[in-house]
Amino acid sequence: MKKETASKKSRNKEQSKQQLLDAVGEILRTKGYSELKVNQIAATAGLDKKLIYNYFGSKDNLLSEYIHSQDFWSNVKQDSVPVLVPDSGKHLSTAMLLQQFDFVRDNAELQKVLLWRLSEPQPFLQQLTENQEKVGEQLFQSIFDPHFKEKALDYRAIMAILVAGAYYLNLYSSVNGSVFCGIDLNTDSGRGKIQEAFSFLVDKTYNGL
Amino acid sequence: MKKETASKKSRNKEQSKQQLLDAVGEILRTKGYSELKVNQIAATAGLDKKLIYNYFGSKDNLLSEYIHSQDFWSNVKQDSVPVLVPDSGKHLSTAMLLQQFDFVRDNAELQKVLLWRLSEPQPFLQQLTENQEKVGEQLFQSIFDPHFKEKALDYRAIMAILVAGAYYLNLYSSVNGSVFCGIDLNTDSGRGKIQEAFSFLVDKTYNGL
DNA sequence: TTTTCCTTTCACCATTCGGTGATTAATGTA
DNA sequence: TACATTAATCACCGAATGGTGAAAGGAAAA
Repeated sequence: MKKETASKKSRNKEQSKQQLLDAVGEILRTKGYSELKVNQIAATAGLDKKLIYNYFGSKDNLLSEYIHSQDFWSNVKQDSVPVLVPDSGKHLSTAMLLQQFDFVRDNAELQKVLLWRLSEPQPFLQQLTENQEKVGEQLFQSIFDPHFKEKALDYRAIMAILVAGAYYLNLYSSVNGSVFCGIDLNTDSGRGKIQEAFSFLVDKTYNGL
Repeated sequence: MKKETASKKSRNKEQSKQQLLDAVGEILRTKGYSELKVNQIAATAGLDKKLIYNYFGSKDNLLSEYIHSQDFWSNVKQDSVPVLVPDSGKHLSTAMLLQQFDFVRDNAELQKVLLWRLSEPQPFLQQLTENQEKVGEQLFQSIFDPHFKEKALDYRAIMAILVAGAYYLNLYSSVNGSVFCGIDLNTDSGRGKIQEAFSFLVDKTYNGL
């Protein structure tokens, strides 16, 4: 009974900070940003709320630190930098859209962050947005802009619509009745139709733009 | 001083009910659904919050009654029932998308409702959704399904993406930094590019599906 | 053992939340 | 004028909100 059973009282500042950060993630994932309240966070972490102020200064600082500690668009960055892009990015565009479409569906936390970002203009969320834009800008400039040349902006506009559509459909289907334009987004066949539509639209864009 | 200066104490049940309903609309429009609190509503209406319970029974009933009193998709219903559709709805599809795109931008209240619908599964919002689906279903069955035949579901999937994209882009630009995929959604040229993209995608859909 | 330092907890604050019983006050009627 | 009806207000409740000062408690150094 000396140093084991450390689960009772840890008395470890760094660990407690991490517990608070983890609590933010858990609440965000399971309840959404509106439930990110000091009492809730402290209770979820199993610690006193005073520690939030001791270690982070304020609730906002804690939330900010949490957001910065996460990498929400990891799926885009990783395998989206193929050295060779033989078809000028057509296959890559489709793959990225479809991957994003499924990634958002499977990532409850990302869904809540997307919703949060639409709901209140938090400064640290804006930073997140700017970061995402920066990653995207790199992709456009290195791969797509060179191919579409003077039509580069038109391609960007199309991708904006498609990405936005992928986001919205996932947010919609996880709260509402899941049927949108007569397509049931919670069934495999429904999502399959959406995926085919993405493929079709990218295909026509590369052919006709 | 008999019946004039009725602004002080109206003592009119129906008028007070309407004031409370109007207050819901004003708060929703200016602050969003998260600020729809009993005290706020009563203060905005200039009345006592007890009246909410006297006249509507509960806050939820008041909100429900307000939602049902509004016609959020009036723009879709009205001029979207042309008796003759010469080009099988191609022009109509584009026009509806572009009109919806601008309508959402100019309608702060609709934006807040869309956001609300993505945020919490309120029963009266679900009814709203079902109603919207019903209106859309009519359009699809009477105009688009007959033209696309066995490809009807594919057309629906495409329209789902495009409508969802229009929604999301507007929600995004009214809170965030307004730049999405490098397109500034708060400038005329940026929105113009998006509109061209909608036109292009519908065009290619009618040609290639 | 005693002292010191630091993590953690407890008790408390003012404010706001949704909700209600009792009361006031204005109106029409007898 | 007196009364009954009812619209509207007031005062209050328990719970939850964000936030803080003081004290407790454990560990390691003195």
